[in-house]
Amino acid sequence: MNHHLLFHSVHQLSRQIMKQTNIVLQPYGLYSAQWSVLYVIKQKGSMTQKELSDYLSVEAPPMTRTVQRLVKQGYVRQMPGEDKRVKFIEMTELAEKEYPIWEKEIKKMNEKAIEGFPKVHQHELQQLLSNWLYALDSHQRKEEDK
Amino acid sequence: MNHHLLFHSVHQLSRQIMKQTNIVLQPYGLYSAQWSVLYVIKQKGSMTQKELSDYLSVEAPPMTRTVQRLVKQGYVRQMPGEDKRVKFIEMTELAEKEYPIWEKEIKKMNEKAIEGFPKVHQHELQQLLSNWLYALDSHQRKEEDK
DNA sequence: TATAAATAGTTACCTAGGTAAGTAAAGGGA
DNA sequence: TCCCTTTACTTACCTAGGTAACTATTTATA
Repeated sequence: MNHHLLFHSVHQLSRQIMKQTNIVLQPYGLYSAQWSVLYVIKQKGSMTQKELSDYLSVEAPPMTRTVQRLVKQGYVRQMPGEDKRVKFIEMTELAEKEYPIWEKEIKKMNEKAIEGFPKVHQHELQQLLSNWLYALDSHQRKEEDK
Repeated sequence: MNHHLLFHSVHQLSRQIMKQTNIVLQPYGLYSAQWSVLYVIKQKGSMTQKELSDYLSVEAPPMTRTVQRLVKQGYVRQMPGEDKRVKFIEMTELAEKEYPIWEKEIKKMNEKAIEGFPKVHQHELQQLLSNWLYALDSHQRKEEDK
């Protein structure tokens, strides 16, 4: 098994997708990292930054940056919680209004990006990736416990 | 099909792998992007920067940076070609000597990263990723021709 | 042959994400 | 209760990779 090739394929695919996402979002002044935050809080509702970075598996510092830019653009609000350390992130009315447009564009791009790659294979791929990520995660947890 | 989840899985996997690669290379003062260049010229021999960036699907500017850092570390030389625009990148004796050590560490990490993920699935995954990348590529070529 | 177009590489500047170190609030134990 | 540890977030700085615009060659064309 050529691991280099496998890892390279994953990496390249990741970059290609992010590139396409950025192209589609550019007219709206958004970038892929911001979109991923907007997408999550749209689905899950208000969350703390910790919950967001855990959910998206991103470290705290990049999350701070992404949120701060969304705040500056008026798409998100940071609401202090009862625990004064935490900040709940919630969508503004402006973002709520624009969201359907963004979503439509992203959906269109997603379908283009996966055109010519059969649905059955998409499911297989998702399954394999999930399994690998799970194995990786378990392994890393074990390492940390040492 | 939830494309968000699929794309997110690919992206996360890519980041995890790069992270592990960087951890392993840190003692040698190398980073993943530099390793990918060293790996390629070790396999393929001397190449121009253009050939390198095409092969690794990376734009020219990041390749310039990566190569320049390798030059500064003394692992690579830029040899002018007959065509005075191009620069052939070749490994130095120092890198040639250190390479087996780096390779051993990377191999060990690769095997750890894929532990608990069966060989059969690795091959399936590689196949699916290649197919998808190919479909994506064909599609993008078509768009450019418009 | 003179000039325009294409090509290889670089520079400047942007986002994405990582670590290390710092701040402020919350919790836990002597 | 006081102090120490943990936790949420921030700041500063690093690499990775992208685009736009530039320089210097080479190639193609009028």
